[in-house]
Amino acid sequence: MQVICYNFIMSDGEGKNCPIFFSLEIFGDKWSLLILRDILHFNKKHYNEFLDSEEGISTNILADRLRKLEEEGIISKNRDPNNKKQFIYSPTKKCLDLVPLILEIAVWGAKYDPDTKAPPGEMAKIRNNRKQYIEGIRDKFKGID
Amino acid sequence: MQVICYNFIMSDGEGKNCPIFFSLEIFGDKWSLLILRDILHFNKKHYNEFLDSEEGISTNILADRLRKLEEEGIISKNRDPNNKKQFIYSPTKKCLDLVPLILEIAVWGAKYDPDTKAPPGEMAKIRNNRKQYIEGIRDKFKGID
DNA sequence: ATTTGTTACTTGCATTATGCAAGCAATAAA
DNA sequence: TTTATTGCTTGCATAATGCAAGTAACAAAT
Repeated sequence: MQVICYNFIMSDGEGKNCPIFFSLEIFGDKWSLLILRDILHFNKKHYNEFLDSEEGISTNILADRLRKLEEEGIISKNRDPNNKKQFIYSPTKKCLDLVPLILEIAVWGAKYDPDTKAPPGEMAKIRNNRKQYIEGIRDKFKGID
Repeated sequence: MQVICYNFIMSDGEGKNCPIFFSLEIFGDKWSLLILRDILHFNKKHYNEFLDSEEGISTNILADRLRKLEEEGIISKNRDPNNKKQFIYSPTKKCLDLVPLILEIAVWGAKYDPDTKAPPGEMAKIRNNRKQYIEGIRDKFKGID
C-alpha cells in the first residue's frame, strides 16, 4: 500500500498552525478531557456532579475549566429550568465532534489497562460499529446548537 | 436508533478503572501528545528533532516525557547504528495503537481552527478512508515490536 | 420577613510542575 | 588529545494545581 501520510497534517511544518497543537491548546489536559467524558458519556450536567467524579477535581480547577470550555464554545451554560439554583452545562456541536476522540481514548485504555472494568462487549461495539455508536451518542443530545 | 451508550465505559462508575482516566494518566498532557505526533506523523526519531519542534518544548520536560513514555512501553530507545552518538526513539505497538486517537485530534483541530493550514484533501482522506489511512501510517513502522 | 440550606463559585496559601539558562558526561571524529 | 555533538541534569524563577475555607445568589421553609 502506498504511504499517503508523510507530513499529512500540514505542508509547511508543524508549529502554530498544526491542527493537533490547536486542539491541544484548547482541551489537551487531563481535567478538560475528564469533564468532556463526564458530559458526553456519563451525562453529567451540574457543577456538583463534575465535582463528585471519583478522580477528585478541585473546585477551583473545575470552575476554571468550565469557564474555558464555555469560552471556546465547547459547552454552554444555562440555568436549570427545573431547579433554578443550578446551572446546566451542555455540549455544543463543537463538543459532539469530540465524541470520536473520547472514544479512541477509551478504546486504547481498555486495551492496555490490565485491570480495566470496561465491558468487553461494549468496547467491541465501539470498534466494530463505530459510526453507529457515535451516532447513538449524538442522538442523546439531539436538538443541540 | 436505540441509545446504546449510557455508561458505556464501565458498569460501576468512573473512577480508578475508567479506561479514559487510565489513558489520560499516561499520555493526557500536551507535551506527551506532541511528542507522539512528532514520532507518528513527522517521523522524528532523535532528541534534538523533538527539541526543534516549533512549539518549543524545554529540554528537561522533553527528557522527562521521553523517559515516562519509555517506562510505559509506548516508545523504545536504542542507539542509532548510523550515528552512534545519537539515540533513536521509536514507536512500539502500543504507540501505533494511538494513531487513531492522534488522527481524531487532528480532524477536530482542522475543522475548528479558522487559520488551519492542514490540506483539506488530506483531511478528507482521513475522514473518508479512515481504516486505510491508519494502515498507511502503521506501514511506515513495519516490523516493530 | 427571616432563617436555613443548596449551589456555584472565589480566595489564600502550600505544594508541585513548568520554563529557561547553564552546565556536564559520554561518544565520536579530527 | 583535543574538539564538537548529543542527550541529558541542575538550579532557580514563574506558573499551575490541590486543599480548605469563605462567600454570594437563590429558593424553600418558618
